[in-house]
Amino acid sequence: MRLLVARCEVRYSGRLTAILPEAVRLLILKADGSVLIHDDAGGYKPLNWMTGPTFMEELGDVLVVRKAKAEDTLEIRLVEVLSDVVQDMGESAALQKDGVERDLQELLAASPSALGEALTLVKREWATEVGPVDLMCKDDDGEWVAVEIKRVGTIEAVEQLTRYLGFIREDPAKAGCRGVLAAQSIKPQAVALAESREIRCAEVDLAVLRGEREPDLTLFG
Amino acid sequence: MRLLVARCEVRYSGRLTAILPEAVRLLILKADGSVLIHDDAGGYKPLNWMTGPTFMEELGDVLVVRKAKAEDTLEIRLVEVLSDVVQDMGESAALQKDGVERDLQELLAASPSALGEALTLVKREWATEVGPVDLMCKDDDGEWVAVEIKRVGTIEAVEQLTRYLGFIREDPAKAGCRGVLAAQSIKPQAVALAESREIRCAEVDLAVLRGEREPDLTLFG
DNA sequence: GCCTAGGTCCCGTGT
DNA sequence: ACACGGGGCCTAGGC
Repeated sequence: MRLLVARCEVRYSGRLTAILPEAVRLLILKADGSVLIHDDAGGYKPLNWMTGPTFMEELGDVLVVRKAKAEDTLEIRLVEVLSDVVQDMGESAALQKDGVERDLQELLAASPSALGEALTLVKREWATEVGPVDLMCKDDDGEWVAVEIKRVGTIEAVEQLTRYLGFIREDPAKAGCRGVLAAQSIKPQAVALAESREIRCAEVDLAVLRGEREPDLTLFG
Repeated sequence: MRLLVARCEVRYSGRLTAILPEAVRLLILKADGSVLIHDDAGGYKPLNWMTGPTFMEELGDVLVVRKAKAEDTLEIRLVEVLSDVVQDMGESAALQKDGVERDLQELLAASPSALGEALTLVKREWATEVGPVDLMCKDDDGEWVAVEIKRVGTIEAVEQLTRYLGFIREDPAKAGCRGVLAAQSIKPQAVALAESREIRCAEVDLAVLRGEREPDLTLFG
């Protein structure tokens, strides 16, 4: 990894055109070819960047970075280099995440009745014309139930499930299909919209699903 | 800006749980309190991070970073510090962009007939109760046409235009208002949903709109 | 290779 | 303060 602190001006041209006026920035040149230009403020995002793999040319005081198979170009005009160091970082190791939507979906697929009613899983990722339903289940009466799973339940999730239900119910055999929105937390506005569309909301807890904790006494809805 | 290169292990706990095993990383501590942990590969995104403002404590060899009003916590255990420098970056300047959705809207407002039918602009940003329609036009027959403009046309854009049309058509004078989705590219699922709602799709090209290139022989739909 | 959906999305804007 | 929408979104997974 090469770290440059330099007074520079940057121009990006590709999906859009952008100019970054001259100032002191941090330039990060990674082993995989990615280039990031960071400011001392502005948080998480680089001001300009190019993801690897890239081709790099040094034409005098101008660094030109190009993508392999696109017209994207990053031009860095170096006016004054304040620091320029190369660091060998050795081998790395990947980030391990837990608690994303995928984990929730796996746990609910294994025990769909955690949604607060007796359900049997029929299929995960059931395809419709407008996208896949997370879980398709059947209830005690043999009626279909479509489950949409989110980490956070928003109005948008209700809209999504509504779209799915519209297409699913076109099949006469599934005309009575119900909808359930499952999430670790559900926004009040989403609950209101779901109720108006007769979609049931179920807040689920990762620790409970894993049997690490007892379920709350009160369930949603 | 403080730049640390160090062998370290990082744990994030908050919206999810994540562990980053011990290895050499670049730590960026910005003036606004943001903390970024970057790898020598993996491109644009930091492996772990916290956006400012934050509170930071140094407990022995452990750096604990917390958000002001959330339970988010970042724990950085420093095993070996290879480099630790502070850089004064002085004043900065903002990025200037060109070619985003707003630019497309300006060009289409100037020549709405680029949408593939004879149209006359009545108003940009026509207000409805649920938000502004990008362009309100009239066609040859004097019928109203509401145009939603995106850089990329998705299902979400179709939903948005559908909401607008619902409110617009409540006015008897505009009960026959048609909808057009205009974008530089439109997703197949969005086309399917648009067709089911009798919304026309029009793919437009920035270069053509600017008169830099001839229009294609074939138009959408 | 393209396309779709998720993200600790981030980040501005408006209410 | 919180919801909404755009982003050069980025990035992983499916086909």
